Amino acid sequence: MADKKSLKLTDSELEILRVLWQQGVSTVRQVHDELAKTKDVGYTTTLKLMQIMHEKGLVSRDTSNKTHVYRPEVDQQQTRQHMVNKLIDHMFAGSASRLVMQALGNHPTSKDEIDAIKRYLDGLENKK
Amino acid sequence: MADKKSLKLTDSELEILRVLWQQGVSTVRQVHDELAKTKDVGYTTTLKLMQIMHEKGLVSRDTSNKTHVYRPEVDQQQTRQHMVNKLIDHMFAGSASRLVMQALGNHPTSKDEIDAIKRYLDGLENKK
DNA sequence: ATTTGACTACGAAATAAATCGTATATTGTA
DNA sequence: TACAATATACGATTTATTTCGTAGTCAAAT
Repeated sequence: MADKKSLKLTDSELEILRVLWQQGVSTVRQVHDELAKTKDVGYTTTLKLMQIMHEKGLVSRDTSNKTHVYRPEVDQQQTRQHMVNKLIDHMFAGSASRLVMQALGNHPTSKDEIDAIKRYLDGLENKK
Repeated sequence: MADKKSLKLTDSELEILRVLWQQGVSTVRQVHDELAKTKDVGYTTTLKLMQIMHEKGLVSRDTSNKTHVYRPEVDQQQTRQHMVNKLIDHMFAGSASRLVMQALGNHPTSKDEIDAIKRYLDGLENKK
């Protein structure tokens, strides 16, 4: 895995990574078509961003064919953890449980989801 | 409460708001001294940022004295919710419970905290 | 062989954010 | 009163990010 140094992702970079995480290895065209569904942006803009991301090492690419194929070099799971931790530290005074209550209190959550969390909590407690 | 329109806060703006939320109404000096504890930045930079935030309506100020006093005009609770929702939608496919598990999985959480969350969940379920 | 379409490279402009220097005003104090 | 300390205002620069046009390449279809 690449370094986890600063790991500062801009919004655009995150958008592109999300597509790569979801669709797996993709061409610029594939990423762009996906982004274009919800955003009005030119193809070369997406291309340029992905090239810059490549320079930064956020993605790697296979250039053996005319159409290059990009692969994310940032781990989704790690990024999730990083962002969650940042939010906890910055906005919830370091308390994970406060974040949890905030998340569940105002975000529509089904009974099934809540039950899943309970089971998860039981599992956590047993491990301790 | 002020509009919740776009509500895009930059990192610097958030930093300043956190100080204002924590310390309550403050002068530029007070905010700056707090920021300077962890960050190397000039006084006029903080001043300028707070002036810009005032233009944007993120803070209000009392200019009746030479030293102006700033008040946050963005609600902390709403900002928390906004950021949590954004994270859920962007990084956890809209599933609050996945965020919750991620948050609890890698953050040291005591048995008491876990129990508190469980009780909280019970309360939630009864309301539905 | 030419045209057409899709692709990459890349410079450069447009935006946005953060930083700071300098001018100037006000207040308290020696 | 004059000096020193502390404020605000604000232009200007720097740095980061996003956006896109244009040029040139390659491959497939006509």
